[in-house]
Amino acid sequence: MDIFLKSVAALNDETRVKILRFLDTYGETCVCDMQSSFDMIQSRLSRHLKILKDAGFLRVERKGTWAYYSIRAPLDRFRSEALEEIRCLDIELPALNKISQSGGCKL
Amino acid sequence: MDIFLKSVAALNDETRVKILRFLDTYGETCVCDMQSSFDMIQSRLSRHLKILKDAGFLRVERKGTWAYYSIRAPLDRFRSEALEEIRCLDIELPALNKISQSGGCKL
DNA sequence: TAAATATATCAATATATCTTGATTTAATGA
DNA sequence: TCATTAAATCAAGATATATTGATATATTTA
Repeated sequence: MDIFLKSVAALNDETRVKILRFLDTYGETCVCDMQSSFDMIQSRLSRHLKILKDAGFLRVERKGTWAYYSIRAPLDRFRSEALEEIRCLDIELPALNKISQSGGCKL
Repeated sequence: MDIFLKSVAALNDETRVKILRFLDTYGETCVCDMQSSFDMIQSRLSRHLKILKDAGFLRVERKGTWAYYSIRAPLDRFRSEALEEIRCLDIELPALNKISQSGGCKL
């Protein structure tokens, strides 16, 4: 029950649904690129990423000071279905804004 | 997006998950029987039933002063998957306490 | 029509979650 | 070591959701 409710709670926020769709669309992305793509305050984004990770939707890989997030694979059945549903939603997704390339973030 | 988030929000509560499992297990049940089965205050149960109904999980049929709730059929894919997931959860479900039989509820 | 019963809704409070700005942690490079 | 940068965490206030008890609505029956 707890694991199910944790997954559901993670899905219960428009921002997090957009993050899932974003990572599903663009693949592994570092936090600072998501920050600039979504034009979102750092602490807010970090919190949502943590909730999604703790709920089993995301994985993180650290490279130096950067953190790269991506959809965890494989997802269990319910999480896969949720992601599939999110894939079909009519969402206004921001473009991927890669500021991390050549020169670093300087946020 | 709104419909998806509404479904998710409806699932995001332990009481409502139990109600779904209850109705999935016992089938169509009137409010007063759920009330006595769950030993739950009337306004609280009524509110949760409304949220589940508005989110597309339940249907109601009225017979006189009684209201009979059941799982709506057919459910769309995501809601079906959610219900399937709920079927697999280890939940302490109350027994069906049919006080509506022979004599009415007298709550 | 009036009383009784089942259910829905409202208003107030309690609880949980989200957002923001500030601080902390950790890794890199001068 | 010190300064810089990326990311995580914390604390306070704002917003949303849940619970409770009271009230309203609607149907049945006397």
